[in-house]
Amino acid sequence: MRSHPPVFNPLSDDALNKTGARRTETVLTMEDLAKMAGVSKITVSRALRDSPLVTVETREKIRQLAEEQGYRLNVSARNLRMRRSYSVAVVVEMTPVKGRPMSDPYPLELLGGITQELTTAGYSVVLTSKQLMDTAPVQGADGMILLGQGSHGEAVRTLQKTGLPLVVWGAPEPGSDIIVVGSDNRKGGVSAAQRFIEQGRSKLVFLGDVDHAEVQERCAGFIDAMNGHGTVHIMRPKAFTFEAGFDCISSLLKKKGSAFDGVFAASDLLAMGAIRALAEKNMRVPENVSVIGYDDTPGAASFVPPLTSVHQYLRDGGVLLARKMLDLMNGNPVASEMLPTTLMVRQT
Amino acid sequence: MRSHPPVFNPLSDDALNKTGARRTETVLTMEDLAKMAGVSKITVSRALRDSPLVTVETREKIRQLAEEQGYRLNVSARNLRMRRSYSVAVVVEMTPVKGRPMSDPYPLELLGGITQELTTAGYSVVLTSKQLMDTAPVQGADGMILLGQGSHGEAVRTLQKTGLPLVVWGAPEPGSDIIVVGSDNRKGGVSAAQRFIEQGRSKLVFLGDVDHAEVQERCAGFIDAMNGHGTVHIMRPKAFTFEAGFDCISSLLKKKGSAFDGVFAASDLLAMGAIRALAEKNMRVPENVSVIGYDDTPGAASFVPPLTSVHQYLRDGGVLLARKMLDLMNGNPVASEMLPTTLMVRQT
DNA sequence: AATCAAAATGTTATCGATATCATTTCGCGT
DNA sequence: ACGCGAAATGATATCGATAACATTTTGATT
Repeated sequence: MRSHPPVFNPLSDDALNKTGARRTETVLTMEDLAKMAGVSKITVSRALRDSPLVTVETREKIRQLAEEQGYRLNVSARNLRMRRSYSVAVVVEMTPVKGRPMSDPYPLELLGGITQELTTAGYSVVLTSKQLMDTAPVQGADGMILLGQGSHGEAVRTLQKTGLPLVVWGAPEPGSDIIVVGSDNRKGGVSAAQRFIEQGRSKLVFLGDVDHAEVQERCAGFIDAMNGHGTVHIMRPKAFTFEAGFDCISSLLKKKGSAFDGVFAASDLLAMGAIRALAEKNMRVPENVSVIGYDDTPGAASFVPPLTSVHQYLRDGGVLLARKMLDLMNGNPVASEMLPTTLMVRQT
Repeated sequence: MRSHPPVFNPLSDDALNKTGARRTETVLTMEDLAKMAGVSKITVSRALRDSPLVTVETREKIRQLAEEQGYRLNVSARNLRMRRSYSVAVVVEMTPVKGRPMSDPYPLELLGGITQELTTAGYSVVLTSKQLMDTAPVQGADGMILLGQGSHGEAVRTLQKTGLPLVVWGAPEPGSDIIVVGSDNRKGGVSAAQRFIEQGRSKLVFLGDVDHAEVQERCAGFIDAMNGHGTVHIMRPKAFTFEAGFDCISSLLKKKGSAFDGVFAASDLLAMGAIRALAEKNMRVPENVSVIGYDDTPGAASFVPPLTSVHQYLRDGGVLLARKMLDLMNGNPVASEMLPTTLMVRQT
């Protein structure tokens, strides 16, 4: 796909002005406030920015005036002067994708953390998708955050070339210099293994598509930690759904000689499907088989029986992504970072 | 909570300039392109906007030049001149809320539709939450879209006072002049009733918190359509979870003389919980009791058994929200609109 | 009271685009 | 070739804020 030449939407035209929505109410400017307060506009500017160059009294007076008058900063003017957009573009996949690697609400929680942190720091969060990245507002951003694309692949490569500060959510890639924030999937796998070891389980099944970097990590941590304590049989459903988990465990139960006493699934839905399959064969959870899920989605705790699952702190992840971005934009040194996970022990 | 006076983050200060991230590469302006092309900058401006005031050849020449040079429009400058921000703020609740009225992925799908439509129209989508609404970038938006707050309540009232174009996702309120886009919950209820009538079911249970306007509509449509064909017993769980559905139906089954042959739940999770409760009492679904859910969440189709559910076209809803917003901003007449729903008949 | 540095405030230029109005170029008929 | 209206292009002002530099005010010290 060749990149197309820049053509802007005909947002306006000096020949025939057809915009019907020009706001008629007079909008206050700093100039106006300045006249009212009997000072110059630069003093107003400084006062509203809480600059020490202005007396405390003057500052307070102008702040009050601004509030009374309902003054609102013209962000475009400031950004133009400051030569920055004070915005960060966040690339999210917002189309429902079958077999999405993580449970559905996860991007929203990340977004919540990102938005809170960036907005508080004076930046605006511009939402976009992979398909819309080459539009003007996105290209004008001061930085970019990628969610759900993985830390490699073309999307990242393309963006890296722009030279914009870039932070990615996902699993870190060994030789790469891209800043990545993610859950520590390896430790998540280890924590599941430890739980099984404590319970004396020794014939385990790992359920998940190890083609995904994050799942790969979970599996690796799990196997390493189980080493010497038991065997791990890997099953690779293509999707992350209830159905896939159900099918995998059902077929496994049909084969004779394939006894197991524990299942570690790469998503809660897989785990739920597995439990359902076990129930149909009259296997008891956790008496006969113990099951651990991943993500600790809202449904996990209220599942029957309540599902033991590896919890990720996604909102914190969002906050961390935002902090890294702020550091990058301020020229501070930044390194990739993985967040801890917690095994939420419930009844399975 | 009193509204606080406007104080802007100390983004800069003319006394001590501590920003470390000023981009050093020279950024091309229209002026630069103009010099290269041997024309004036206004011609460049017109050419890039595809104005008929410029010869087709000149337009093409400048477009190519701009592409070669990697020129990028300075959005702040344009917005300042045009006296508009060309951005729309979208208010979303991004914190996990127990008992959220709709299933989790729904805001993301809506966001996808909104983003696609607005970005294509040259607007940027600024993400925000209720708590962050009074920040500069949000207040500078040309319009606001509210998701998940309902069409009444203080949030809407506050926003309406600002005079900004406002569009809300939810259920319409009779006397209100707010533009609302939503699913036609009433018809969703009707479609569930029709299904039960076809199947000859006559003793129904409605499961859902009718305090929510949207659920109220579903229930009303359901009851009206059932009128003369059977009875409806309303149960009001406080949450929309699996657990709540499980508990409601369990307790109902314990009472004697409370036979029923159909359940219409206000969410898929409630429906799944209901099915689970029925299974525990050895009631067969759908032979003894037929169950219909709402939302048709990704998990519904892969549930065991596959869940019959009322599907909402959320992405389309997002697109529609965006279109209404564009119309409002262009001064075109706009009316509220409800989207159709479809009953996805599966095995329950 | 005079002096002078520090504090407070003001003046002017600037960011990069577009609207308005002015000017030049083009095409065509006579 | 000339003239004239239409088409194409250009010069200047402007949007609302902040930086850099200039000026005035303050107050402490002699």
